[in-house]
Amino acid sequence: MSDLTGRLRRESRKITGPRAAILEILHAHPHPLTSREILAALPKDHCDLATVYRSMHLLETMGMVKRYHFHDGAARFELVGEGDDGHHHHLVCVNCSGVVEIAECFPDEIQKRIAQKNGYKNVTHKLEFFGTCPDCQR
Amino acid sequence: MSDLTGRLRRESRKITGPRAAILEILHAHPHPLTSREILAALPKDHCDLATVYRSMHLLETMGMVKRYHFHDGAARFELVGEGDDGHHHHLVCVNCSGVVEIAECFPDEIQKRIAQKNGYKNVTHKLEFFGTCPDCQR
DNA sequence: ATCGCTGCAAAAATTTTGCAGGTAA
DNA sequence: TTACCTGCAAAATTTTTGCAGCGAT
Repeated sequence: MSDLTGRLRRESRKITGPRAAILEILHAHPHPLTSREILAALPKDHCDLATVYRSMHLLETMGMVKRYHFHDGAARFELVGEGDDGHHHHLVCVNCSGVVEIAECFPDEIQKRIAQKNGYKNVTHKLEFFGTCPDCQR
Repeated sequence: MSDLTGRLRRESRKITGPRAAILEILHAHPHPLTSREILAALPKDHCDLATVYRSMHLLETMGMVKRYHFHDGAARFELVGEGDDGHHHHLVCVNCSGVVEIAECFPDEIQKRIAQKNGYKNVTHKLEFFGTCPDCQR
């Protein structure tokens, strides 16, 4: 946690009550959360929803969180470890929305080929898997 | 186009003016479009935005369109050819939002391994590439 | 003649913004 | 002290829904 607040301080941003609480929630949940879920997880709703949105923008700009879009429209945010680029993928249950983090990634040589063939630079990808989890199969 | 209206008829849905127009727009545009873009492309705004949304829901349920989420939050829709499952991916320019359709796909053997390792069934994936297109590189 | 579809308007849900006051550094 | 932050309220977006009337089959 202290490295998180350190990253804020380094950019001369302030460690306020709401911000520390939001970072704790994100740290405690290893899965992407919507702004509303973050608000709900906050102790006694002690922060405005607008503040959650503003915090997510700041943290995203600083590279401290990543934004994901699963099958519904809502944006979800997940903490990025320091020194990590945060690039990984998820396996999401279409029934209960349970999430498993996935180690596998799209093969780099194929991505390079795609970039080259189309003349695109700085190519990245977003990849998410969907299916029915063990608990939802009966 | 006639196969499209045929698919509607087979499910005893009606071929109305707005629906035919929407299908023509989707047919004319080989890229995913937002509901608002579809409305804008419609001749003399001759259909309500709510109707576009309702049509997209119907067509999605029937498997005639696929829904995509690129880097912004907006949902985009693309026509699925008959007999085709519509599964493919895109390479999107982060600057001008230009889109190229991609033939490559995530390797099936890796996906099978992911499904098996986690006990998930009916696993699919969503995969999109992002980068800077040739025109936007200077 | 049905039943489905449409426009319009209102509502719901998500995200952004303005402003005046409060607080970390 | 001085930026930066926050809550509150209002607005902007995107999407959904109710309802009465219209229209395809």
